[in-house]
Amino acid sequence: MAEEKALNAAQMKFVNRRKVLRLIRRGAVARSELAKEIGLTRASISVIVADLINQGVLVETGLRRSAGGRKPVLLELRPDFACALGLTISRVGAEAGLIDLGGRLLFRCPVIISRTNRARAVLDIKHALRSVLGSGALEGRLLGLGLSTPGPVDAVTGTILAPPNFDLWHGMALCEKLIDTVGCPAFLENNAQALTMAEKAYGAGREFSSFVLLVVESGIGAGIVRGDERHVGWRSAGNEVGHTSINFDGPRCSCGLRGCVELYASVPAVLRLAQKERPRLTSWQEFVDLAHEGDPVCRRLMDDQARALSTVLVNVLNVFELDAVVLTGDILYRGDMLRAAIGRYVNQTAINRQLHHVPVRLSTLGEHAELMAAAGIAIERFVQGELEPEVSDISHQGSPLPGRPSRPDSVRAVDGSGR
Amino acid sequence: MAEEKALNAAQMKFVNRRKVLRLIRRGAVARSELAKEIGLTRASISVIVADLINQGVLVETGLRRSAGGRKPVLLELRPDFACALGLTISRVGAEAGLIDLGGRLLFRCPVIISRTNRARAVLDIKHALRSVLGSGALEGRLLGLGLSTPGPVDAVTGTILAPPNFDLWHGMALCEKLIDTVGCPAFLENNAQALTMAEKAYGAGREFSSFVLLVVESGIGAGIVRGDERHVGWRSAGNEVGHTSINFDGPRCSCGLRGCVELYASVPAVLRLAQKERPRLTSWQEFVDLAHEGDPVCRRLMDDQARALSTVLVNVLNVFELDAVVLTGDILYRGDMLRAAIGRYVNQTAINRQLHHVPVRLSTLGEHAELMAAAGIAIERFVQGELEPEVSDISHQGSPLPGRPSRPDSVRAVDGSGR
DNA sequence: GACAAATAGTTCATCAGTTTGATTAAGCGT
DNA sequence: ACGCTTAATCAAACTGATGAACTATTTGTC
Repeated sequence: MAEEKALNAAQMKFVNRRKVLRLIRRGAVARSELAKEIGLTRASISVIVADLINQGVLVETGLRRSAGGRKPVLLELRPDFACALGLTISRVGAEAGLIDLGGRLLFRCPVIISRTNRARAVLDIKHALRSVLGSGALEGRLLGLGLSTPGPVDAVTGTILAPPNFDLWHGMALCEKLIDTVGCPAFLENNAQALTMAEKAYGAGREFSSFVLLVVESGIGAGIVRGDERHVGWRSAGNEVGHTSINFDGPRCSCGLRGCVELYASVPAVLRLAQKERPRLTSWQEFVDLAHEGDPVCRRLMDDQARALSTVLVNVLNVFELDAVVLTGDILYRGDMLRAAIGRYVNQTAINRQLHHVPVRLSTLGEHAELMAAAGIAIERFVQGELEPEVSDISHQGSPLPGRPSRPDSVRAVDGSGR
Repeated sequence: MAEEKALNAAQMKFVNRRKVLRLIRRGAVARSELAKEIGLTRASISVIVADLINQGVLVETGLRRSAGGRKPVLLELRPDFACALGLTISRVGAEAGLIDLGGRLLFRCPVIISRTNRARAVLDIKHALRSVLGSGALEGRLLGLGLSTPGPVDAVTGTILAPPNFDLWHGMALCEKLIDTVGCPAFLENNAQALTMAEKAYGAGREFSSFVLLVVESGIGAGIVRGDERHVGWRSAGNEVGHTSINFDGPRCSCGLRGCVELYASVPAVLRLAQKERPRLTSWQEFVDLAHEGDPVCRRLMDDQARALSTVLVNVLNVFELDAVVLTGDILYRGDMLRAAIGRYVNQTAINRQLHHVPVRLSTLGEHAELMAAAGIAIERFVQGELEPEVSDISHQGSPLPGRPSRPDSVRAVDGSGR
């Protein structure tokens, strides 16, 4: 059980390099600021940064105003250094696209996938991916393909497990199937997890170093960021927060528990309750609109939903202590009412009051959140240093040494630092 | 903001040294095994180990059988290298004592503490601690004083916050008050957290690299170990699992939530329910005895309790994914019945079934668990490298060097069993 | 406008800790 | 006794961070 890996000089560099990359991704920073924040000397930072600039990952983008003294040189990721493919599959459709290193959407297209034939569905996906690759939108290196699907997945093997109402895909080793098509590494994560990291990198989670994201739609998913790091559940799958019980005497859930939140607060659950009293209702939008118009039944039901969700959130906050809550999913539609209610409930418990006020925010990723999140998986891997930072858009150069990718010494010789 | 600390050579050594120490604490190991497990070369391990042996922390205690080749030399912590003071305060009493580096109890005494006068109570504690120090049971260095109390504490500042029914101590900066008396660093943690680490080091948690400990007594506390590391909640306080809601429509709890587990499954809660139908009952022991005799009411109530506790456990397991559950607290009395029930419920949910069977165990620390856990806090700090490994100024000045006269068996029997 | 004070970034010798590879030590099986 | 294997150690090489000196640039002051 070798906990984490041990440390040697190489890992040391790796870790420090990653720290630099992650900090810079949060926004333009100068070397001296990096040094202060990370705790290395300016000298060391200079070396690391020089390396990254040589690789083309970073650029100097300007100067910061100074209060007496040389102006700091701002460093940023070079958006066109690389891009990442993304594909998100939901129960109602799919979308493919491309984002650059800065998280900007370069290209997107809806994908129509067979709902009945597995082999066919995979072909549909391959076709879509190829058309994205052929779109000419590619910039720089292709870092990888990020896949997001609902429900539990095994992120380690890239396999979809058994999300309810997603039978066509059960047990499919999706990554494996697509690697040849795209010619780059592929990563699968459940959509809640992917959204969490996207929110952290580009959205409402940017300003918090810890938060929990709640995805409320036909199910309820969640992701947790703590100390600027993701909290990983089983096999890097999402945290099955949707199956947190909030009523141990409640109705049986398919998962074996009783009274899971999903039974009370998912969109279909609430809608079903509403339809008992307002039989004309057909959609979540209508429900929300009615609540805004002051309909007492819808208002009450939304408040109940907020209470149920808050219960789960407080349970999570009790165990972790996080700075914020971010909400996303179908509930974003005129979501401020629900948001406010959850904010009230969450901040009502003594334990949270003792801590601090926990802000509750709505996602700010916008319309293509799921797609950005999917592609973002690959970007995330790169920033975390899990992707080899070097070379090889020219695939298959017959390197007989499968070990560490060797560094291009030619590049090093340029600045004369070779000793 | 600065996530963890950055790395340089010193930190590298620190981290690796800690890894070595922690592994050795789990049981006798040889250098080569350490190298393999930790991922350093044998050479590096040799250097680190030589250092630790010089400091007197480690000893070579024997040889392991080999399958052809030189026999590995087993290394162990030297129990008499140091010891730690412990003081545990509960709502019903207090106890002070001393354990050595191996976790063995060297000395203990009950402490009678004023229940009405804060200043007086502190004096009582100081007196007790002095008497432990004067007992002559001390061996080697005094690493520190570990304090454990119920409920939420601020482990960073060493302050007791506001545990219910513990008013005398609210807001007391206990560590601060005792440092002068004991002349060594003092650490405060809530008892659930302390018990968790003790269980990990010496008890039922030894064989798991991740587990959740549930302390069920007048309240419900918990602690989580993951990847052989503690999971820390707020300000290093415990995780307020007792105030996990398992019924969002349940009765209001003092914490502001509704339907906290404590209201259903703590010892007084269950007892209260039982007394409604069995008015003669006065104690938990009687309740358990009745259940064992087959009393249907007590059986049902115990099953309900198991269900409530399992709900919380499953919620935790969903978010973390842990290898095991350990139970402790008042429920240890003939605890196997409750244990078995919890084991059934926990392993009944689909999500857990997909993962693996989650064993549910009872604490194996024995009668003086709380005291060992308290003192263990200081041992833990030492093993984690948070205590300077240098010589302290305390009485036992002299050689931290090898070859102390007070070591009876320089090399123990051949073929240390180990694992 | 010159100069001092301050801050940013670079250079290079040095240092600490790990690796590499050779060497010694010790045990098993035939 | 021999060959093979594994354990631990030693010395040299290597790596990446440090520290102090140095350059570059900007603000503020007289």
